[in-house]
Amino acid sequence: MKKPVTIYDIAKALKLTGSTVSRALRDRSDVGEETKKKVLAQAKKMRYQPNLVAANLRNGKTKALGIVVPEINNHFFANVIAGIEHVSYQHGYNLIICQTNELFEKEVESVKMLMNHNVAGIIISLSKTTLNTLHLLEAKAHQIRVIQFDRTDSKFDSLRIINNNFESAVNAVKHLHEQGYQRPAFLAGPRDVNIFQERYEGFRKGLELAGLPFTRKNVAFDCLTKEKAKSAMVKMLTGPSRPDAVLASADLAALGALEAANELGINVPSELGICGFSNEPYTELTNPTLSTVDQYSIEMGKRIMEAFIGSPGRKKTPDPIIVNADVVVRRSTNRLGLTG
Amino acid sequence: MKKPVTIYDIAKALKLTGSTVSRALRDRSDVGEETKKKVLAQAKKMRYQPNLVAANLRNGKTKALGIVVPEINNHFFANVIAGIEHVSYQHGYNLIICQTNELFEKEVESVKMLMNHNVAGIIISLSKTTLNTLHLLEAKAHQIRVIQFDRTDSKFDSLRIINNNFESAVNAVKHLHEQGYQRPAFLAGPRDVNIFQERYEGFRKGLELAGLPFTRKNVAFDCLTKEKAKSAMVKMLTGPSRPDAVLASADLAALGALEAANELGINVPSELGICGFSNEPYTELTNPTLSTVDQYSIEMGKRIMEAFIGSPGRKKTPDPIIVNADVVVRRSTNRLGLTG
DNA sequence: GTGAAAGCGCTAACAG
DNA sequence: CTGTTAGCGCTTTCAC
Repeated sequence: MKKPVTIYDIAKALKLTGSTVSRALRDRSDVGEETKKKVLAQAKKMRYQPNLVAANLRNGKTKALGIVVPEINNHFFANVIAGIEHVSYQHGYNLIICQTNELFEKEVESVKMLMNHNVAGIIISLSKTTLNTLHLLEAKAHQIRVIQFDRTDSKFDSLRIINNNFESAVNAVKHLHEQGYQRPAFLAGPRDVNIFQERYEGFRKGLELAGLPFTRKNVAFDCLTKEKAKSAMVKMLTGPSRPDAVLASADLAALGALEAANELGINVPSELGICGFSNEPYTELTNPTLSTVDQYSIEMGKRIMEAFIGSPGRKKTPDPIIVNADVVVRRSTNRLGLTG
Repeated sequence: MKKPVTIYDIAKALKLTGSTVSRALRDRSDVGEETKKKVLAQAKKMRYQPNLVAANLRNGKTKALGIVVPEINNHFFANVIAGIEHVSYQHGYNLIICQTNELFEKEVESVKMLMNHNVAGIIISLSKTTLNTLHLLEAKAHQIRVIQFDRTDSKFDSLRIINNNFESAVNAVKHLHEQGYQRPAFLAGPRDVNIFQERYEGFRKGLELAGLPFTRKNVAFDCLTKEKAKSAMVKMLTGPSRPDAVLASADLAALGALEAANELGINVPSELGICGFSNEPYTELTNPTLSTVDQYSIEMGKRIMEAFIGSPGRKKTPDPIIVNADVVVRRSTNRLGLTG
């Protein structure tokens, strides 16, 4: 093994000194144009590769970002990470990625590990079992910037990037109304989970704004699986106050609704409009294709990085950055036959 | 900002020296039990966090692994990464993740960057546009171990972990045969892509082993989208040598086949068995659910790490490690009503 | 514009 | 068992 060439090897070859080479390589102004050129040429010739670890130690900071998510192999998180990567790459940041598997303990350890690596920042979506944010506090004490996204804790002072679940549910109802649906039902999630509560409230607000009636019977809670959604829909569709549309809090539930309609011979979208939530890949594959609320996960990743890059010296808690989720109109709600 | 505590701070507090503290913290045998205890206690008290960057510089190696994949947000790769993470975490390795977006240039840059970070190893799945493996060669010259998976180049000498596409296609046909299907069709991928060619050959071998006839008309090439698959299947199903089953080279194609059957009023699985490839999430969501070949992507990730951990001093090119893909039997081929 | 020297925090000889 | 010393490769004063 030929051991790696350092700036001193370059210096020696050019009868210069390490500092000059270092300066030249980083294109600092206080170094001669001639020298600069020579150094660059020599570096290339010797196939010099900078030792980032050494530079990092010296600088006390790395050009690395830690990412902590519950699951790497989750459609939403994977997309966010891809979005982050897209921007971070352009700025020369590397990503060190950790998954917590929803375990608080692992989350704490991951954050600690990232601190020990002197990452420049930690981008985190809290795990379900997270009890407190002391680990984030400690990271901050070590001058590591923290950014929360999606599953955030507003009590911890940091940049936050989130979807507007409430607003997008409102918009989804608006969309249904525009398509002429008059009695939307709602397939809700568990009441004690933030985002699902917000979607539910958005649904009700949407009805209110559209001047549509709210029917308690046409709301099913804790209804996020295909099976639960299907049976809930069958009940509603054969009940006294039959809905002509449904907004589901998750795409899986929308799929259940679609199956219910198929089983009952109810035409989608003419007799029943169906709108899901999340824009899972399979929503494009159903027949008819499912309208759904897209969370712009890749976009969210990009926004996270932009916020990171653009906020080195902020002072006070900013408002959370909202990434607008919005309805992707596909056939399952496109009763008027619009394109788009 | 209180600046981070170092081993010297601990040493000073205990009237010891840095080296002793260093040894104690790493639980080396050549240090007094008493001292060890005191050091640990003091470290905890002072909330000491090791500076991994410094350790890494000193050791010339980091406890980090580079992962390079075409797309992070791809079901298969995300799963492999999750599998890798599962094992690597237990061994104290961090993952630095890069995505190439199928660009050779970015792949090269990513590998270079990982080298500059002194990663212990690089785990890579080649991008479609990769022209050569000089970048991997260079990494190896720098004593960085390289492991290829999925999309590998056998001409580059390294550990390789791959699925057995041929074998699993053989098995899929065997499964169809066991379910009593007699004339399986095949929805193939592009002929010039390795894995699809292997699946095709596996299909033919499977027919041969089962003593089933091969019908040229019942093979459609370059047929990986839902639409292409659908129309190809319609043609076959209304043609002279109507198949009673189909093996698709991708789940999307299987989905197209399912739609074709639905449209023609052909019952699945009794009149037509359908088996896909990849076990995409949506294959569990169709009606009937789709049998498919699972690539055990998470398992593959784990195997990759195990191979990495277990092969520090290997000498010669090993055979590629095969991760057995296998049929997940769901309703679309379960004609005999077996459970499982 | 360039060089000399110090040091980031840690670990590995080598002594004792 | 513990201390001394040196150095990983780079960057940053501070001189000249």
